[in-house]
Amino acid sequence: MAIAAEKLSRRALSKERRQQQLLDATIKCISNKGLGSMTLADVASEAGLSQGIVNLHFKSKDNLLKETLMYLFEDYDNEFMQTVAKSPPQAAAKLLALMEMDVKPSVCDRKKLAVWFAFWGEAKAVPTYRKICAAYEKKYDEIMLELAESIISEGKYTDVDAQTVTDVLTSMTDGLWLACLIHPKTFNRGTAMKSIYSYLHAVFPDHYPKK
Amino acid sequence: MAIAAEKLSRRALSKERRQQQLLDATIKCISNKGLGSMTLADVASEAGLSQGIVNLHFKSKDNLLKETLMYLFEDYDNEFMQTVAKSPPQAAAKLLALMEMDVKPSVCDRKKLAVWFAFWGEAKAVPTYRKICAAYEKKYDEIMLELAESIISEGKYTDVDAQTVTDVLTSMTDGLWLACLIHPKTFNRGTAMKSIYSYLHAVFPDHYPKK
DNA sequence: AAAATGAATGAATACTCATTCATTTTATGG
DNA sequence: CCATAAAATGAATGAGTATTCATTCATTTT
Repeated sequence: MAIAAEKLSRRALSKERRQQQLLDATIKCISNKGLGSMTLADVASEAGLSQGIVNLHFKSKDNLLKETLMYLFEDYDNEFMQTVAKSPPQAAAKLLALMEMDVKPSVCDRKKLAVWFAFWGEAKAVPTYRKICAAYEKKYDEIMLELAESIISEGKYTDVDAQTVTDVLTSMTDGLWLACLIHPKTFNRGTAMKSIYSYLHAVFPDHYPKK
Repeated sequence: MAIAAEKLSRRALSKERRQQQLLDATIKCISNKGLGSMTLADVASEAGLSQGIVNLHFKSKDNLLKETLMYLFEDYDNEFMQTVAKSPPQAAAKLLALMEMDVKPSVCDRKKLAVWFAFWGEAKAVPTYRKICAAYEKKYDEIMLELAESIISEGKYTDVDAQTVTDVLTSMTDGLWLACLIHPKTFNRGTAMKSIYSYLHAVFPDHYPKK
């Protein structure tokens, strides 16, 4: 029984690795050629494997794409939850840490951003993508909302609405990512973070002092 | 629709009108099916015309897409320049008018947004798209920057940087458009405008009073 | 009204690409 | 070592699609 279980898990692991390799290849291909003109042959060749390999592991191209989106979200989710867990306990520090995470190289990376935007570009036409996005983003919204509420009650900020702050920060992140994607020459992490901080300072001056 | 009325006879439309009709059909098709799975047959059928019509007028699919992006920009450019021209002369009023323009239904419209994002999603892989975007956006950035500088010098706002304000506003707009596209159920124009205004109020309190 | 024009058609063509599957290779347990 | 199954291959298939072009025909010109 113990042997049988190990056998099964060893097989599953290798299978999992191969699938991960194919997902990474897919990300690279979408980034290089665009979601529209990426082919399964491209992915196979990027992974150094044969024609039929993608269908073998993912059944269909549609499914591969769905899995790729979920893979991206799992990656982002890890970053997000790690950041929440490992940052200092004060709400203001946690919120700032999350914003810093959004512009750090491993997250704000043109290769990945190209894929995010490729999916967002299809989202209106493909409800599956929209649903996956909605599920994850709801979670992040709730966490940020709680942090904003804590800061507001700690600082006795009147006339600041937690949901508005959350909306602004989320929008800014998405917008800065677009700038990174479209204007790589002029985009700059420092400037981006400066923009975000300028907002935090403007709404929560006691928690985010002038630097 | 005016076009439908004119379409009764075979050659009733001028070349320009016909091309415009095809561009509108393209926007509708991208919005419905996504850039990836939209076909020239879809466009022709959406326009109520025959197979070969798109190649006749636009030579190739690639060229049709490029022209579609430029058509979208021309449309946005008109809105933008009209807004600048017709709003009250004070910089603060003009900047607010531009922000209001970005969330108004004819601009912040899911059908059009789906197409914008579809192109942005391909932008890393298609330099042509990136160049078209960069050219127009530089212009808008310059105009907004000037407005922000005027407000800063009028209001003697120290420690506010005009470029940062411009970056924040641009990012917020893009991010709110994404929210409109992905979360149509929860997106709300009033809330979006509230987010934008909350930032303006925070950085330029004398020009944008608490409402 | 005859001739010329050029927009529009739609069938034919050429090509791309996802998917399938018979075959080969690799790994594992007995 | 062998037997077996899983994994991977890559040639073949066929559905789908951009593009071409000979032809039609409404409109304009002569």
